[in-house]
Amino acid sequence: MARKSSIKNLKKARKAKNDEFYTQYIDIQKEIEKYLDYDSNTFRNKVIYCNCDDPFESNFFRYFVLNFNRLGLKQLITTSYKPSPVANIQLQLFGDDKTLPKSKGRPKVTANKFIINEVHDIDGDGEFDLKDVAKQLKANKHNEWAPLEKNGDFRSPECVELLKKSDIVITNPPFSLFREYVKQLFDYDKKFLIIGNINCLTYREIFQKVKKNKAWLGNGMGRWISGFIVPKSYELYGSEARIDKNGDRIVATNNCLWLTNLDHGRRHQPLPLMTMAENLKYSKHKEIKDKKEYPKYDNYDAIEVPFTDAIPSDYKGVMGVPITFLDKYNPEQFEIIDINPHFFTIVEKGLPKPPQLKIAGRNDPYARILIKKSRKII
DNA sequence: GCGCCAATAATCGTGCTCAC
DNA sequence: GTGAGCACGATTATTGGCGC
Repeated sequence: MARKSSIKNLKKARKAKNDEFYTQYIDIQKEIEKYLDYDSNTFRNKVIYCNCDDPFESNFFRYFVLNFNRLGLKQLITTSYKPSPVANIQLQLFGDDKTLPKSKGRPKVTANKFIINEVHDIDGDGEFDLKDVAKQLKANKHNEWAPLEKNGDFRSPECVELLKKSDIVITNPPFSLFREYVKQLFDYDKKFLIIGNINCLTYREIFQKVKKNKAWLGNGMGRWISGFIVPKSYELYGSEARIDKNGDRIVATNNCLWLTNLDHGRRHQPLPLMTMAENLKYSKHKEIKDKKEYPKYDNYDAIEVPFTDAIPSDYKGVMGVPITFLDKYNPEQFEIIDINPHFFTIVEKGLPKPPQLKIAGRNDPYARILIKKSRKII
């Protein structure tokens, strides 16, 4: 079904390049806890780097500093990016940015870095909170709060130096620079847990990493991520934008995912499926139920499966499935062959260009992941 | 000038639950 | 039985840029 307003919003988004979406604390907490459930030492003795997170505003900083001891972190590094809306979202505990003396070639406003080595209750109120962090930072005891030379761009030499020192990068990067951002993570061989748009799976570079099992989806996708806090300047439109009880402006995008190379339990769980005969008889999707067979592509030896839960468990050939299948992908259960090259072409050395999939004489308009059952029996 | 590639930070359709 | 509300899951299709 076409959406009449979609192109208008698409053009608007393309022009605006709104990268200032702030992740909610609850969504970070939910995701991190899943890795701890799988392996409680996932973050122990690790240097976590949040390199797209203004410490004044970021819930990533807030989460990791408040859980520093429980997770057993070795160090937490956070760098901000300037210019950005200073402290207009949530945290104003630390005062203003620290700045460097004016000099030729130096930006008017520089970004800041926070390096946390130790956190504990220093004000004696019986609990550890951000007030303790603020006091420790201001006193420069054990921790460091300093201005950066430049604007804090993740590609800048000083941020790259911090990246080299880190073990795991965890953040919500700017979507408009997503591919460049992921490339940097692989260039420096870093573990990561980042938020991306579902469509990033169709980007050539990202899909290749997923196909080669060098990156995969985290625990939550779509509505698992409950929404992002947006600046006051962001126009709230659409049915899933709201102002919450704290006055924060929330946009529930429902099109985001966690992309990671940290292992977690969910990706080892097999997707429960019915056989082809059972699907044709009992599927909840009318496109499948009571049909004689699954449609086949005109120009590719594979069947079209428009819903992940309608993947037949007993079909041994290639199947074209929605990209959201990757949220349920278990590499022991299925093998990724390729992707329908509607948006781009993936051509590995020595391999022919895959065809644009056609059904009943028409191009399949949707991106499809081509998969087949793994040879491994699970 | 033509054709192909890549970008796009929600919305829509469906089905379930629950109140009446 | 019915309709409202909600949860869940799949994915619009035009346009700018670039190569030829």
